[in-house]
Amino acid sequence: MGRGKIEIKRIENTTNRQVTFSKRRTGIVKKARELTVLCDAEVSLIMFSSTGKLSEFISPSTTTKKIYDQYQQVSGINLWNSHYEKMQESLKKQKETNMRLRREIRQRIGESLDDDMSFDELRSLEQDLDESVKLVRDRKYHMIATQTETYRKKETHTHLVREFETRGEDPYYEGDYESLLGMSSVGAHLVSYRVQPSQHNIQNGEGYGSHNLRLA
Amino acid sequence: MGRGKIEIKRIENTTNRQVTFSKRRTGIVKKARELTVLCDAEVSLIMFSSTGKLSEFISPSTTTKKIYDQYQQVSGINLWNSHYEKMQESLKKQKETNMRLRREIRQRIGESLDDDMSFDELRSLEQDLDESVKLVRDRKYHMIATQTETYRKKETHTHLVREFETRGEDPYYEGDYESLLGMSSVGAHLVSYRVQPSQHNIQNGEGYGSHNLRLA
DNA sequence: AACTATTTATAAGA
DNA sequence: TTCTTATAAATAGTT
Repeated sequence: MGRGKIEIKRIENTTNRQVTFSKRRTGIVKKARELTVLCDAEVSLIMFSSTGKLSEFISPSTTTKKIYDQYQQVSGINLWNSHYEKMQESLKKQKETNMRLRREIRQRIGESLDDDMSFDELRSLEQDLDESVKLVRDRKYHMIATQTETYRKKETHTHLVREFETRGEDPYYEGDYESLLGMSSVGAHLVSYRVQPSQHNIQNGEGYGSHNLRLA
Repeated sequence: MGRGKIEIKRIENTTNRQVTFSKRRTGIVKKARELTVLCDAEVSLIMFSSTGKLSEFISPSTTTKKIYDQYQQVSGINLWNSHYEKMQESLKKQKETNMRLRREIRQRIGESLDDDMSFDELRSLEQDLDESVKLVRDRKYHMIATQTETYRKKETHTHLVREFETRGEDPYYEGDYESLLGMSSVGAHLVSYRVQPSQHNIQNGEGYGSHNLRLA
């Protein structure tokens, strides 16, 4: 198809190779477009030259993405599975973990105790909570103590102490908080008002590299 | 290129159209392969006939997926973003929620109280926990009561009661559990041994239609 | 699926 | 790159 017949093998001369690429690229794109128009077909043609230059033809009636979606569906080859499946799996795990965490919180709040909690689990949870209250209480007193030492003369301290006295908290604390604050024993029980519970937001090709596939 | 020249427009005769598709498909695939070999290029050619039949050619030196990855990279067009981004966003949200839940549990356990918890938050948490202990305790007694009524003569009941008596729990319960069980007041304080703190599974899941693009 | 007259693509050269 | 043109290759219509 030219002044002389050529063998189909790599053109070693770089310049010649590039010129041939350019000429033949034009030719194949023309063929792709003709195929699209004449035969009402959808064609995606993507070419990278040896220098990395990208050229493409896509039938006007479709998009590269659509062609790929169809390709995957018809061929059964899932190009993105590795990525996709890993993400999906990861997402699933996170959701499961979240459900477990939510359930634990619900139980720690005192909800959903009816469902699937054994007597032993209940008892264990109760002890856990008792221990936790103590820790929180200790921390609270520690905070008061620290505030007292550091800011003995500041408003903040006065405010905290006043708030503390007003509420008359602390039925169970056994530490040396009294000595620190110099308060008399309060003894009153927990005022039973409760703030809002925490928010739990919670090709026909006869060659190498080509094949055909037919729809079922 | 044939017995007569034809206009490039859709071939209306179905049989003729399919025959032409078949002939030209062979031709274009041959062109694609020649381009690959002669010019050391990478080519992906995907065709769907009007009847949905898929044909493809892919340069032997590459794969369809590789071509697409290159295509996306060079063109900047991200074929999967819509899918992908949504998943990534969703995953991020789940992880954030996860962290919030874990933090809440840590606080409810009495850990991480030092970090960013104000006095008011501590006090509120303490009240929350006090309330929760009561709920859990109530539930425990309710379970004992129910077990007692329903299985008064069964081993289970005996077992539970024995366990209960042995441990001498229940310093604060104010319900009518005594009348139900007919037990004398125990009064002893909480035995301060603690089972392994609950397992908080911490796991980090964790021409028209054609164009050219040149690498920068 | 084969044949073949004719059109089309393109190799080499400018 | 683009144009020219001799020639190879593709293919439309026919069998």
